[in-house]
Amino acid sequence: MGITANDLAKACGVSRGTIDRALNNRPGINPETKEKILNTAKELEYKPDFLAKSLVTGKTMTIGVVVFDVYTRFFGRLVTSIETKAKEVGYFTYLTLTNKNCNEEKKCIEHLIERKVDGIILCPINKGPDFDKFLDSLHVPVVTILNKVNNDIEYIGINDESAVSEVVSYLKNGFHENILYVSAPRSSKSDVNMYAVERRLQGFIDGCNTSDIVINEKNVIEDVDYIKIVLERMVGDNPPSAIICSNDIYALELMKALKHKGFKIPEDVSLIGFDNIDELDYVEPGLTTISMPIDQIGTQAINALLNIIDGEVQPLEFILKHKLIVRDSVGLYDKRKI
Amino acid sequence: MGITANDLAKACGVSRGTIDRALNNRPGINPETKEKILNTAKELEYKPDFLAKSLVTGKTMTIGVVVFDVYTRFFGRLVTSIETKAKEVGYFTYLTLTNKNCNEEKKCIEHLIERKVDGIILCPINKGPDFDKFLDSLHVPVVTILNKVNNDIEYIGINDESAVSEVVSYLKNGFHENILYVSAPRSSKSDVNMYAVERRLQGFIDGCNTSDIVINEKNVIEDVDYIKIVLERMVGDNPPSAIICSNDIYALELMKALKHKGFKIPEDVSLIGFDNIDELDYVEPGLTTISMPIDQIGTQAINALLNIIDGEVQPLEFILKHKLIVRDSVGLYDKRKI
DNA sequence: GTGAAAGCGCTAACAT
DNA sequence: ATGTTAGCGCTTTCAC
Repeated sequence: MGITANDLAKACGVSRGTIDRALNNRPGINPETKEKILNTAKELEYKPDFLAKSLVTGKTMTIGVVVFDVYTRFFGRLVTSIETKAKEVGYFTYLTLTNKNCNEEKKCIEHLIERKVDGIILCPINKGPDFDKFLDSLHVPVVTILNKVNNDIEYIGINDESAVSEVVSYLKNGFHENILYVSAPRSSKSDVNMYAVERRLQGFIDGCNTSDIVINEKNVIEDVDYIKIVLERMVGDNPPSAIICSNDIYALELMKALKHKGFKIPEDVSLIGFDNIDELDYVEPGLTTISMPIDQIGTQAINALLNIIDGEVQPLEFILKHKLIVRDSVGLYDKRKI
Repeated sequence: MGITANDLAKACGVSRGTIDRALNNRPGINPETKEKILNTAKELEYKPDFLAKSLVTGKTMTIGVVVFDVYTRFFGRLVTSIETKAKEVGYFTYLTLTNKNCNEEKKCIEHLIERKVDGIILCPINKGPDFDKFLDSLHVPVVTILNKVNNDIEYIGINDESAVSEVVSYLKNGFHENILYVSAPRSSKSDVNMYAVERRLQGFIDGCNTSDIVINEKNVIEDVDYIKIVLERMVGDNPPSAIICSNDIYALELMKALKHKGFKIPEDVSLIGFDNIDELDYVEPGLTTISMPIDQIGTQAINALLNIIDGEVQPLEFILKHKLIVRDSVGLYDKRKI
């Protein structure tokens, strides 16, 4: 199909070794022959074969990315930042999608290993000792993001726990004391990695403790039917004055339902999300939420991987700053109402 | 690092050839030796090296994807559907992002060629004879999506033209005659592929003709400052009763600005977008728009590529069905107002 | 049914 | 400064 280095050698009347020196800026070559080779290479449209190169060097200059999907804008931005940064430092990106399926994830990783990627950036859905062993057996650097697998594998993310905890104290400062926390369900599949979801819930509990807010199991809703449950609570005794959702999509769905039922936000109830997804730009009232430094997470994941590949120091945990984005969905709780 | 087929051969006391027959279900092998080899392969955690395999077979079982970004949810969904379908048929996905930069795009394609991908799915930003020649010189099947490069390269998309044209007649049925069309600007960079944008604008013009709506250049706004211009028109003589935007983002931005200025949608003006992006789910009033079968586009792109690779028949143009999504942003034009 | 050997396109170590 | 050679891990052809 294409011209090989061998063909080039013949065309230039030199040996393959010389061709290699010319093409790869290696020392020990006459500048004239080098120029001649480079010219005929361009002329003949010589394209190097990375596969063959990789076979001998053992490096593919490719990093594998394993995420749930790129369907949501969140991962879209993440993958964009990873691809951009990777290209910047001369690496390629191999994208594989797990669709939050544990078996798929293992397959993705195995595929990447077969393709001899130099490293893997993983947003894991698996967890547990078997998975630890599996990752350990790869003999390829892995950096986990957003969900943590264990304390031995590099992890880059935010402090989900203190983020929610801060939200609670923010609400407390607005005199809210009856707060509902809506969490993505954890328990359904016990083998699934729910690190971030768990940390966020823990942050709620801790935040209530430090803010002297008394809670019980009724303050946490962890059910796919959360909308129905919340709406019931709103018309029951002692309705909540504020609701925190473990992610923005839940908050948006809830906002839609609440508005539909005639509740005003934030007058009747305050609402807070998590993630600061881009959809929020066009929603009214503006949803107060926590923003993740997505681009930084992508960039740092590449940095970490390169550090490990190059044998440089890399902290096991790299925690980036989150930020409370204040919009219009939280109000002061009016004590006189009581 | 890992076990090779050679190591396996030694461990089993057979030759490499036999190993190969066992591993790849090739005929001419004793079932017993085969089983023995398969077992020790598992035991030793043998992982085949795709790179080496590709070097000799000439096929990488990988398809390259070149899109603007995965930052927007539109491409996110597209890439998800491509990756899913590709994996289904045993292919890998190599994702490269152009950021709508013509030079980047060429680099992306060249990179993919160096990596010996078996085919490329391309949402092009380049166009013109030079690019035609460039693509032709690749000697690798290319399928273009959404933007067309030329009539010789496979293309998969929708009929943008008739989609907008149908919107016009839909508005005409609602008695709208003074319609504004807001287009993404075409002229700024003449080397940029604006196929879809151009087709949509043409659809507006054609639609007005068939619907007996008289238009002139004032009916088309093609300016980055479209918001300012539209708002001026709204308070000027003969304000439009309906506005069509060439994409949903423009429509959403416009909706935000109109609402902010106190205009009611659709009472004061009707608004229509294009693309049916997911952001629309949480916007009020619901935006009437055209939906693209994104998943089908991805799936068909893979199909087309495989057809070409396998030497099967593949139509040069594969047009999928669009759909008018009616929500709440279009009303009947009240003639009595006049 | 199995083994031996050549070669895919490249790099790297050793000669000259 | 240039040429030669031996692999990287695999498939494939041809012997036996």
